[in-house]
Amino acid sequence: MEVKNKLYKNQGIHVITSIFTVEQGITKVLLIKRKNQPFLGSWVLTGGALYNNEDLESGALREIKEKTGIEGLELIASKAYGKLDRSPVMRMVAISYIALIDSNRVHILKETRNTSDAEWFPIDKIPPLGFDHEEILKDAIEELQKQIVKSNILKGLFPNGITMPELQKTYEAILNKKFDRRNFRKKLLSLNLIEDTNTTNKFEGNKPAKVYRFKEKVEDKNIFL
Amino acid sequence: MEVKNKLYKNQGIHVITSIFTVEQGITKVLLIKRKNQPFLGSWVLTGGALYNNEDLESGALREIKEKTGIEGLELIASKAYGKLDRSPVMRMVAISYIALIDSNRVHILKETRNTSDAEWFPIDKIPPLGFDHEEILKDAIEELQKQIVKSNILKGLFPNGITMPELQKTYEAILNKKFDRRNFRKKLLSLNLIEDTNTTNKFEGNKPAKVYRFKEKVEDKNIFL
DNA sequence: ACAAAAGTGTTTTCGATACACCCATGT
DNA sequence: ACATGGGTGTATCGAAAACACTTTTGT
Repeated sequence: MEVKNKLYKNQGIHVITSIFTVEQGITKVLLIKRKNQPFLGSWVLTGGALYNNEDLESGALREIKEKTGIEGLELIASKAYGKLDRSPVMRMVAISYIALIDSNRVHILKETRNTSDAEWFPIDKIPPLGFDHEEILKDAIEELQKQIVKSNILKGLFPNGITMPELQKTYEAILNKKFDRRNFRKKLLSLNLIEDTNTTNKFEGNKPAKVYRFKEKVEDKNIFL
Repeated sequence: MEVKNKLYKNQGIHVITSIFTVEQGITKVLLIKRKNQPFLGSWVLTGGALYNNEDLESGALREIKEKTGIEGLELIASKAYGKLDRSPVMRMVAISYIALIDSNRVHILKETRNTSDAEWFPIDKIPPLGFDHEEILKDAIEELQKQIVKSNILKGLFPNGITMPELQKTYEAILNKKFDRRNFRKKLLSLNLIEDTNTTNKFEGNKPAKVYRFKEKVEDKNIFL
């Protein structure tokens, strides 16, 4: 079935992912540099146009793989963006996702068919971004802060387990806030996001720390009233 | 600029709104009956295809006006839906919204160019819906339950103010839960969603009730840690 | 034995819950 | 005066916040 009505013609969908990492207490996001018009030479979030033969998440994952080399991310839905002028090429509506990964465990492609560079930027030192990606990233950071206290999204950062002190540093980096060690432990265990693995991990010349891991499935409890 | 690549061709965007009301303690959603293919004769949520000359919310509002006659709703974004087969006509991605209105204050068009009926259905007595609207409605109900405790979304239901007892009935209907009168008042005042108007309202032969109103702007506080 | 970092328990405080009485109105 | 429904205050409980000492390891 062909659509002739001009009112509907030439619409498209962007699938855009804000890929975050945390390195030494700094929250960073992966940006790529565009090699083509529009916004040639601009930094942007990872993403692109959805194909007709893939659903939203598949499209987002394909774009991530094509433009950064990263595979197998778990995505969390964020928002939709539909301003008329958000793309100068044609009418594009964007669907935004967020993801987390340990930057040390992946090799990022510096150049691809459509990108000329890729780099992790601290979220308080973001360069000007193309399209409406600054707005999308701002919302994504807020969503990330909400998600880490109610989902296992951080699992992507710590596939091999995590100790409480490391976990606390990560939360402090993302929420930009300091916590009491003892209360943090109690709170996090009460959230039911992690479980004990009965193993320990030793760093330097210190007491070994218990290793926890994020659960595969987390039920989201309704807090109110 | 014309897009020739088949991978992107003939995509479109649905903007779909779950319009809720609460009548005598029953939460209801407005459904319309389709007059055209596909899903001719099926009940569906209010919505349709986005035009190229309107942004997402404008499109959702236009569809609402065209198919129900309702104007001036305030929309809250919900989710995006992108399964490949969600529309049998062409590749459509849906953006979903929720809204609330007092069903007694609007006249619903029973028939329009594209609809042959319109009716308020209690949310526990929903007929089979066309497209993927059952899934969208299910998510919308969950989103509604989250929103009424953190936004002024209920303002749409009570443009002229609201008393505590009425408000409590409304919350009980939407959350499907009973509350203690005194605690409910305290809790709701602590949420900072409503403010006193220093007027009272009398119903039948009873003590007049204070009238509150929903604030225009509500700041969303980050609960955690 | 000492330094460095991890683990644990108790007290205090504040918000949530449970609960009972008084007040304003119309008949 | 009474019936109906609305308004308010207090005691109790549980979760969150504040806070200090002990344990393990390497040197």
